[in-house]
Amino acid sequence: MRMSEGVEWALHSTSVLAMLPPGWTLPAAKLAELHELPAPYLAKHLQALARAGILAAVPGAKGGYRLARPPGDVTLLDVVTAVEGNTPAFRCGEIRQQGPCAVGREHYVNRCAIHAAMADAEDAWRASLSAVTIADLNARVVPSLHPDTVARSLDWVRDAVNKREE
Amino acid sequence: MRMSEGVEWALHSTSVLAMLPPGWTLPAAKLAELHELPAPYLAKHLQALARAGILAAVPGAKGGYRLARPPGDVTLLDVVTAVEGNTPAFRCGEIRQQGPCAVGREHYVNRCAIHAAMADAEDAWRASLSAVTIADLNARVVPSLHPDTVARSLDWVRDAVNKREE
DNA sequence: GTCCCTATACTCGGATAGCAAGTGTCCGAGTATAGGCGG
DNA sequence: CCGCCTATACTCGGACACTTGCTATCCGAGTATAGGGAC
Repeated sequence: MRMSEGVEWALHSTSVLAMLPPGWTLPAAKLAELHELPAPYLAKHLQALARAGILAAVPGAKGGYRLARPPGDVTLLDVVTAVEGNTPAFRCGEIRQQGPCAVGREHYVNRCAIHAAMADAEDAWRASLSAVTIADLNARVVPSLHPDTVARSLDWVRDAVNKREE
Repeated sequence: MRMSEGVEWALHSTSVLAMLPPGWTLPAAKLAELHELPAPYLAKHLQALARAGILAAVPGAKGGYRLARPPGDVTLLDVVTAVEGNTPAFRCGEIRQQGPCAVGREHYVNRCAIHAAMADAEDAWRASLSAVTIADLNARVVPSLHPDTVARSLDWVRDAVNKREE
């Protein structure tokens, strides 16, 4: 079971965008440069986030991406689901209905117990991710960083960002 | 994020083996036949379960697989980990240490907040799977099945199993 | 009749091809900007 | 000097190759059994 690498990129990018003041946008290329990521591939994931209504894409010159909702209204689960899709990791093939001991399909009224247990586990996983918002995340991120990183980032963003009157 | 199909097969197979009386074994080919699964591929996963100490392989004629521990001592997490490996789904690439705003590696003493949140979610997932044993599972499975399936399975197993004096 | 030996058949175990999904990349459509021109 | 128009450059969006890991399979090593022979 392996999670797409794009999830990590999407979370970091969303976290950065959440720190921008309203009206500021950051192009995908700049976001990629900030973490030394392959720009076109990151763009693909940012598009997925925009489709999910997490980011808003501002087209044209001086455009870029910005958060579409307040950081407190975006959970980690929202971001993960936007990139990975909402299909569960464990997919029940109903193999209990196959083989020499199976009976007619209409007799399997109760849900498969294995399926149920695996679904419960994934629900716990989702609940844990839903409990943390991007705002919570940033509240933890900034104090944990070295002051030099914060200062450099402020300068860098001030240069890379595209401001626009709302 | 997609879980290996072998996890489902391993869980069903382990559940079936847990119902066998002590001293009875079931060959991999028979287990595959029971659920109409590709026998060689299922065998691969059963080997993984044996390597993890969940199943015990009895070699030679009239051999087969049996549970290595009491069903109450085998959790769903044990089975999933045996098949999928213990590497976490989310792997932190520490991309925060890359890019123009990064500082020396020695300054990143706090764990990455994103990494921590994702790890917490996976811990919740593991905790949910650890809370259910194969014994619990079977206690739920049997009453949920149609009586005909139970009867057929008893007959089928009685014919397919390899008994041996302990 | 009993014990031992041998050949057999069946079991698991690891090493080997095929395929799908994720990874990485590119070029085209659309838009706000900036400059130039006319009034 | 002000407003409008046009060309530009930059942005996002979807369609196209490539690589890694899962899927599926095979054949070889090892062992308990079952039968036959000798005592």
